[in-house]
Order: sequence, then C-alpha cells, then structure tokens
Amino acid sequence: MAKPDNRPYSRYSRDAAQLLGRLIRRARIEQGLTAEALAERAGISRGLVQRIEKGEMGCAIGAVFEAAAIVGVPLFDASPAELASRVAETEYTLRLLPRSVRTSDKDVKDDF
Amino acid sequence: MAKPDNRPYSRYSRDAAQLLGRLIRRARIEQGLTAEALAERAGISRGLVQRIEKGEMGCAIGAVFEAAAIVGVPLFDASPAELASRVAETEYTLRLLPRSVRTSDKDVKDDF
DNA sequence: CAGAAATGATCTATAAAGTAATCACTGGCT
DNA sequence: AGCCAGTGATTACTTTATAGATCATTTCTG
Repeated sequence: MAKPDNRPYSRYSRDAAQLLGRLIRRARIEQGLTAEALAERAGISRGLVQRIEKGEMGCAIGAVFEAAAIVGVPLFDASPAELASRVAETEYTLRLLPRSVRTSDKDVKDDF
Repeated sequence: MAKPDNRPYSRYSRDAAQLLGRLIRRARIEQGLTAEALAERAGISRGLVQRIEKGEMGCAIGAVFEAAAIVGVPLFDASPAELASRVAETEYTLRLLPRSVRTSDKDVKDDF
C-alpha cells in the first residue's frame, strides 16, 4: 500500500517544506524540547509534529508556521518586526496593482 | 455562525502566512496570471488559491509552497540550488544531534 | 458605456488531514 | 544490565480542508 503523496509537487516546494521541517526538528532538539512538548505548545498532536518535521506536504501551513515560531525558526529570514512591516508594505503595493487580470494569450514561462 | 479560525496562532506565524499569501498574489498579478490559471498550474482549485492569497492558516503547506514556486516567490529567500544544499546540510547536522530528548525540568523561554 | 471576464463569496459532497491510542524500538541514565 | 522516556509507525475514528458549482460583483477593454 503506502500512498506517499503522489501529487505533482515541484522540486523547489518539496525542498522548502523538507528544509523547514528539518530546521524545526533541529531547533527543537537543541532546545531540549520533546516532540510532545512542542505539540502541546503549538496546540497540535505529536503525530502532526512528526509529519511536520518530515516535511510532508499535506500539513496545514498554520501548524507548520506555528511550530517554527515556537522553536524560533525564522520564516522569510525575518524577525517579527520585519515581518509585520513587510506585511504592511506588501499590503500597500497590492493596492496599486490592477485588481483583476485580463487574460492575455501570450504564454508565460513555465519552467522553474 | 462565522467561525473565523479561532485557534491560538502566534502573531508571527499569522503574519508570515499572510505575507506569503500577499507576495504570491502580487507576483501572480504582475505576471498577468489569473487565479484560475495559477490554480491549474498548481493542480489546485481556484477557491484554494483565494484562501492561500488571503493567508488562511488551514491551507496545506504543499499547495501554498507550490503556488509560491510557480509565481516565483522565493521561500527562505533562497534559490532552488541554495535550498537543496541547505536541505543536505541540515540533514547532516541533524545526524549529529541526539535522536531523543530527555525531558529536563528547566523551563524554556516561551516568549516570541 | 456596455459586455466579457476575473474575482469574491457561499454551498455541498467528498477526500484528506488531524487526533488519539497503541505497540515495538531505540537510546540515555543510574 | 535494566529501566524509562522519547521516538517512529500504524490503526481506527473525527474533523476539516478541498473541489466544484453557482451567483453577485467588480473591473478591465473595445
């Protein structure tokens, strides 16, 4: 059996998820936290912590980011303050962009 | 009704998810991609693209990262090659760490 | 300005994630 | 060596996310 997530993910996104999981695991162990302790703090189950640390693609982003935040793995290589300001900044930029996209028939690059 | 995700997420993880969503949206629009076009490429539904761009915490990390990869939002501010090497590097470091954590009763910082 | 097209929001069915409990196994202490 | 705590894996069950359809609204374009 074993149905190990056959969906078509790109290498890049899989690598990113796996790296994040391993960074979380490393930080957790370095801090002397058990998987269950981290689970409790994040408000999730131990089994989910295991899957997050394995970098499985099905985990909710909220659970993953929360675990990362608890053990101190920086998301976007940004501190809390930087993150907040970038959110605001992007919020603003977004307002300057067209709200709707008209399909143009010129093709877009698909390689990454 | 209205059950707007009352789970206890930290500010940091919510900001990160929201920033990622907005970056994806910005990149998508700048590239002239419709939400549906992005959905097709990522192998997900348009509704999910909408939730991802809103930064909702329940979305699967695989779907979010895949969307980010497609529109070119860098995860960890790293290129594909950098990402792969960091995965390998962390993999190695992880093997040097104890596989198991003995609970110590000394408390850990909980503030972030 | 009018029409086409993209977005936003909402609903239902279904597939999948999440939980909890359990078991065997590994590894660190005394 | 033996014990105990943490881990890894599996199972069955519950909860939730996701797909897909639909409708209203917004907003580009001719």
